[in-house]
Amino acid sequence: MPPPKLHRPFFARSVHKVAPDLIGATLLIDGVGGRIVEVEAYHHTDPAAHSFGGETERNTVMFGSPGYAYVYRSYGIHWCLNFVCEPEGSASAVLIRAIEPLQGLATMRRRRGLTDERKLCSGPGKLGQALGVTRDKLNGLALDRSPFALFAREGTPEIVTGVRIGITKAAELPWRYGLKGSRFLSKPFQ
DNA sequence: TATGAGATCAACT
DNA sequence: GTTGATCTCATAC
Repeated sequence: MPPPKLHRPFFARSVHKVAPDLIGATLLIDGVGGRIVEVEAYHHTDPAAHSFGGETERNTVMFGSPGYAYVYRSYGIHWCLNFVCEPEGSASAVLIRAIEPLQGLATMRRRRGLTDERKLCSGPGKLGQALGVTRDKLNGLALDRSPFALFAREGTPEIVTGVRIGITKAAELPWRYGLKGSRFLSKPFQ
């Protein structure tokens, strides 16, 4: 029996509960993807969050309903994928940072121009490229409908936490979550 | 292994 | 005009 799909109410909880619960879940976009092994939580009271300074054109999806995709451009180059959490208007989200590639390997290798499985999706920008994430295509779309497919994890994985990566504000908050021992993380946990 | 620069753009000051 | 939830490649140790 296949694992149950994750529906939108799954995301209508605190971002700090949703983020660790996503570790081990399976994410596919148009049938391409794998197992989530690393995420980070961003809360609206958190100076590092895009929603911290209030609603803008870029972050408007974060201020909408939970269970939708928020996509932003990072450093002018990369597309990064977030899942909006908590009750509507709270403007919190989980950044998907790394997955273990499982389905659509050939597609991901072609998009990335690489064959090394460990480097296909081991970082938010890489993952975006491998899964074909763009703002035009995915920003504001529901996570329980095509082209997204999300499946609950089986069993309870061992989860490690640490400080978030690549930020300068609120850098000390331990809001990075990972699958213990995974070879597909963007960086090892201490 | 470690550090540094370049790519490239939208939000914000 | 500056900054940033990044990545890759080059050069140095």
